[in-house]
Amino acid sequence: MKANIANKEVPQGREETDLLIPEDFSNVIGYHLRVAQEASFAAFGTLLQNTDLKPGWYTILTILSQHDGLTPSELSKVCGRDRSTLTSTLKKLSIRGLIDREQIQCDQRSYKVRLTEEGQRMQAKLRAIAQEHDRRLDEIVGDDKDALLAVLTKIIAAFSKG
Amino acid sequence: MKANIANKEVPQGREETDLLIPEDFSNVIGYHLRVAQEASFAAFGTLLQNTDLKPGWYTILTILSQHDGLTPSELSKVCGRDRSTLTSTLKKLSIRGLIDREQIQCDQRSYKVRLTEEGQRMQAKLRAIAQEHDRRLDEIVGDDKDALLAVLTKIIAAFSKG
DNA sequence: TATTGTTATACTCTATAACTATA
DNA sequence: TATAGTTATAGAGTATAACAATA
Repeated sequence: MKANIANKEVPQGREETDLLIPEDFSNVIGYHLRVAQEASFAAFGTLLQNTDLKPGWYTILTILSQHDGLTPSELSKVCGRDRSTLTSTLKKLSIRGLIDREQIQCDQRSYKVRLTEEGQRMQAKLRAIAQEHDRRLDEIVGDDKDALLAVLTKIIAAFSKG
Repeated sequence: MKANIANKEVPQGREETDLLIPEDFSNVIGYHLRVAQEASFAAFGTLLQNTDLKPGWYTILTILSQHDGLTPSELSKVCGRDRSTLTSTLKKLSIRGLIDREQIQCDQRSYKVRLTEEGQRMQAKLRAIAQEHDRRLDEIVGDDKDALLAVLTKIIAAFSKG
């Protein structure tokens, strides 16, 4: 079992096995995409092991660092997730002192979400870790990076339309 | 809500929103990888909507179609998952008549898993659907397919070693 | 009536640990 | 003791539906 200093949670991911791509999937883009993504995500989680930060926080903190004062609904749209999926994460972030919730005057139903100073520090820390991770990916991918991003963007665009 | 003829389960995935890659992630391979994979997987799930088949079954049925008589433990290694994660799926596949479990003579603890004829038919059906999906991916990716597969394979190899 | 945030609930996929039967 | 399969439990991540407050 992997140790974790900060709390009992441990990044879950693909076990390191030998295998990789069963021959029958050797030509299948979707399968490679899935396995590569899992491997990459698990590696990112490993880099976070000695922190009390969660991989899922990174997206939210980063979006907030660039779009100050979004409401939860707006944030959920940017994330591409349902509103309801953010509630518990926002609560945790608030408890950890990483975000503030500021009541909106003109609409009592909603509020603006902002990074606290601590939140900004944590975002920077996560960004540094993510950059370390992406430096590794860049190294692996090498000169093909631009081409890879272009292809992945095409895939995203094609499927997000229908 | 999406309708589903066969049962109450419905593929869950990314909602179709406008957004896609927040600018702050525009240069981040890992983020693209994740979003592209989710989009692709959700689309595959959509193709299965009118069947009673599950996306997760495809890998198992396909591996079995090429490696007849694996034990659950062997199968889990090929899948790269823990043994325990296969139990319930194998039970469902057995109930649906897609696999047989044949007792091993020399080791009473274990058994060999084999596709039934129905299982072979279903595997073929899933394969056809997967091919339809991958044809779409091929179309999107175009000439870059070989390069994409090569890069993804490099990523997988790099992270699976350590 | 419609929207916002929240809650309740559920489902997928995965993991670890403990149990059982056997080796 | 060690291993194979199973069960129990847990957690992340996501979704839908319904609710209360407000618009």
